[in-house]
Amino acid sequence: MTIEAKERFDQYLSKKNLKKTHQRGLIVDIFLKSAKHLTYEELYEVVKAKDKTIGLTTVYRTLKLLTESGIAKTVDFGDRVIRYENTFCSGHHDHLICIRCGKNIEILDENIEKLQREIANRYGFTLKDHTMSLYGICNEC
Amino acid sequence: MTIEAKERFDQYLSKKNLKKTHQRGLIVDIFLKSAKHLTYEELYEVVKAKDKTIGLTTVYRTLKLLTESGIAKTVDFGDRVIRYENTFCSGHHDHLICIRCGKNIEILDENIEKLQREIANRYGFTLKDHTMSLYGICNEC
DNA sequence: ATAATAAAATTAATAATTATCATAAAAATT
DNA sequence: AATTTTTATGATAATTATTAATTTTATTAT
Ligand SMILES: [Mn+2]
Ligand SMILES: [Mn+2]
Ligand SMILES: [Zn+2]
Ligand SMILES: [Zn+2]
Repeated sequence: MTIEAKERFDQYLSKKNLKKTHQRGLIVDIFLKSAKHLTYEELYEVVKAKDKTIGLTTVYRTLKLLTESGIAKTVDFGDRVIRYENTFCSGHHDHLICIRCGKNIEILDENIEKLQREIANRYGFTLKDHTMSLYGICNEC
Repeated sequence: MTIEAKERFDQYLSKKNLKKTHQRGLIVDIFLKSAKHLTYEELYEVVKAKDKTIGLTTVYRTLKLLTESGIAKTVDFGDRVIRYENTFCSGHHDHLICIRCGKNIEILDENIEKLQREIANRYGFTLKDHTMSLYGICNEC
């Protein structure tokens, strides 16, 4: 899965005539190995720890490439912080977030997914994408 | 409805020992009269047109008060732009957005709302809030 | 190996928001 | 009504996150 993602990235680079560099390789490897829902800052910290000569701009640029190539997807859990998630770990899903401890559960309900398409159709829309975040308090809090 | 909101704002001010000022009154009035899903910038433009001596900081501060008092609610339609909507115009709802023309329809489906609560419960969560945005292409586009 | 091309790092620029502070206005007190 | 106290305001400065510009360096093709 990580290998698949890496291949996809390499293919994207060649398709766009972009070069394969040490920096890009390192950043992608770290991203694919990391926890889900990573912020730019979290990623940059790890990258710097591995190679402190890498500039912050390169991390921004590579994160953009990851998003363009479909390997990463941005999510926002209502706190205005952009997080990046690896789309190769799991397919489409929504999120259930604890507003006390920040616990984050990935959910997927086919009934809801179907209803969403139905509602869109009812208004003459062709549904392309959606986001849904449920905020609550978990049983440990 | 606008009057009700204005009262709520005044009550909030007294409860918090905040003063009733010309600027706050003007900004709230304009906000309550405006279109839904207003950005800070759009609001500031209108405010400046009415009274060009009002500083940008005051608009930011008042928008914060509106949010704290529950009269305004921030929404993000996936473009990282913060918009403020008047909660007194309508109750809870979700959004259906055209990614071509930006058309925005407010939707509410009791079946989905029920399923959301059920899913949360299944994971031991007490649901407090949620956001759902459907992105698609409208029939005019 | 050389040349051509693109990427990197560094630095500067930009934009959005928030902090500081001196002045002004509102509310409370006399 | 004048005075005092409290809080708000507007101007400016500071901060933060992100992007742009530029010079140097690395990668790829010849
Ligand atoms: Mn996720
Ligand atoms: Mn709305
Ligand atoms: Zn929790
Ligand atoms: Zn449209």
